[in-house]
Amino acid sequence: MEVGGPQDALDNRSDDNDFDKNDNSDPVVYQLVRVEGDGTLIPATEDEVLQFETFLHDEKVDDDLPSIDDVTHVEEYFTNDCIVKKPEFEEGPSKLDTADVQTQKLDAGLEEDRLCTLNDSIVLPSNCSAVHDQQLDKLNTEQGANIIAQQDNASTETTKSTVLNDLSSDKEKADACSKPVNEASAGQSVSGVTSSVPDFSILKGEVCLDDLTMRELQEAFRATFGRQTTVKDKLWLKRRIAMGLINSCDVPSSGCVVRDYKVIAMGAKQEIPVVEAIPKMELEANLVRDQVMNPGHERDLPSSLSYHSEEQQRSSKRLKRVPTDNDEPQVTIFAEQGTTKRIRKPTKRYIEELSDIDTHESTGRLSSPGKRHVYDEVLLRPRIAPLHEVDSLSTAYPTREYTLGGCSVHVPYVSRMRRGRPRSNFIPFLDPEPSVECTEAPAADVVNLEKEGERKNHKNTGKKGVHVETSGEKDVQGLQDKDFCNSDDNPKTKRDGKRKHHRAWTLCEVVKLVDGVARYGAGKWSEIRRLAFSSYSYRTSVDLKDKWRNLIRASQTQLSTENDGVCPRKSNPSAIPIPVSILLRVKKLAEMQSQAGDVRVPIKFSGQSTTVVQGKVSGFL
DNA sequence: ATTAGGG
DNA sequence: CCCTAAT
Repeated sequence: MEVGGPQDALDNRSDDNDFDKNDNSDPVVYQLVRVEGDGTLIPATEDEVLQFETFLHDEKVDDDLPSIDDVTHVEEYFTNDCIVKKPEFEEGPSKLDTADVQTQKLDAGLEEDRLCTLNDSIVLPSNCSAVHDQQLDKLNTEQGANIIAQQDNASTETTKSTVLNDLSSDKEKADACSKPVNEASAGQSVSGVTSSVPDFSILKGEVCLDDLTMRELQEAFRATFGRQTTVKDKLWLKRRIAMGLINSCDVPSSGCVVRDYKVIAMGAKQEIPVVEAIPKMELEANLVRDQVMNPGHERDLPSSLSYHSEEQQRSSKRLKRVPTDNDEPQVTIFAEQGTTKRIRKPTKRYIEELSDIDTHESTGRLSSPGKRHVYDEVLLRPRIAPLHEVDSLSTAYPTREYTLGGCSVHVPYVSRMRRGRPRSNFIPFLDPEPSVECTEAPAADVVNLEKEGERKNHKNTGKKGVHVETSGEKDVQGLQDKDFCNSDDNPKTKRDGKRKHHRAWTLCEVVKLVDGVARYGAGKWSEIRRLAFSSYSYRTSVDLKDKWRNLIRASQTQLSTENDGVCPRKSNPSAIPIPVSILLRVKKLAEMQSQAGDVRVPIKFSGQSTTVVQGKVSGFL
């Protein structure tokens, strides 16, 4: 529990994941609370508690550099049996490829011993594409099938998983010894491909705070904001520091550009022409909110410090535009290169939220995005501290009082605790459909023996009675169970306001998507959908687009995060980790596409002997 | 109808 | 995923 004054509390809230840890082992049971702007205390919701716990975990991991153990559990498996192979034209190594290789070499140098020791190697698709060795591919494919089978079992039977994993690892270790060699000799002198974690941040010429120790970070924090901090979350500290620096112009104003909250050294690598203009106010708004303005205090930490905030910040951004004295963009913008993003004027919804914000402002937090739409929409506003309301049944429920247009309402916390139902099984990891289906050309009609579970709406829907518990047969059906949805199944007639049943993306789908993008280009969603997703009636072009966007984010965050052993968000167990190899492809495609601005379209990565490592840290579907 | 973006 | 603006 943390009651370190409103300031800190607010900080923590807005950035979640950063509660201070109370290392005192007092047996007393503490309750996690949040301090609102007006000083009231509000018991944490389940979500928050979870986050807190998560934080504690992360912290542990954070204290030491990733141990060998982290790498030891790496598991390799193939995914290319889901990838369509076509003898299409190959692309010579692009700039990107070269760049990657270089970085990887760099990285390889650092991790060489580790990797060697483990015989752990990854073969990047792109490198293989240079020289398409069918033999090799076939071989890999076969192995892939094998491994996948094991993988499958592994995820199915939790009990045996350990054993199975070990087996597959061992098997791989053995293979890995020879395989890489082949690849290397066959491909073009790309020997450095053995790094599992290409350091893309270096690639972009960014310098990070990553090297600093916890102590140094805290010190830097103090120097920057003029106050002590007990936060031990490196990620958080780095973010703070970086932002502080950015805001106070403590960054070499000449050679740098602020992009997406990152400080990018202009000198290096200009392969990413797209620079998002970020209203400076946003940054300021953040800081103002944090009450940590102290412009004159920054010391010069390595001016090259930078920090990736990606996602986290996105949430709080663009919410308000505070008229500041110096409103002029201090950001270098280049909208040239035709890479200009389509700008759109604020949505109605957006506007509403804006006015909404004002209402919220006093609470000090701009609504934790994503979890209270309902509340926001109605202009509800958390107000009072916790209190216990005794209902007729003399049962005490913790409630929260909201003021709704004058009337105050007590809402039981429960309403907020509804988290996604714990997935009953993880099987959907692999695509249900036979690998045959995966081969692009939809094998005739793989009868959609799928039927929508439609077992969602537990509430607010008159859908009672028909609520046959499908879980039973589900378990039995095992693999088959995952994707059922009758193609005709249009669960909701849109107008019902019903939400489309959430379908987790399967690995196979992702692969198809990536492939599709590679082939037809990002943006050709309808095409990709027609040609590659004809069998998935429920994936709309918009879905594809969204997914792609997420993949890109993942590929950016993920890969960079992976280095500093800081697990971003505790992987929610129900999420499927995306193999790094795929993320790499995504990243490449993404860069490629933004770099060559639409001019280039079809690019094919063929013959990918996608040897993948499913490390502990990877993307999520 | 599609796409791009913001939520 | 949803929603809306832009094409």
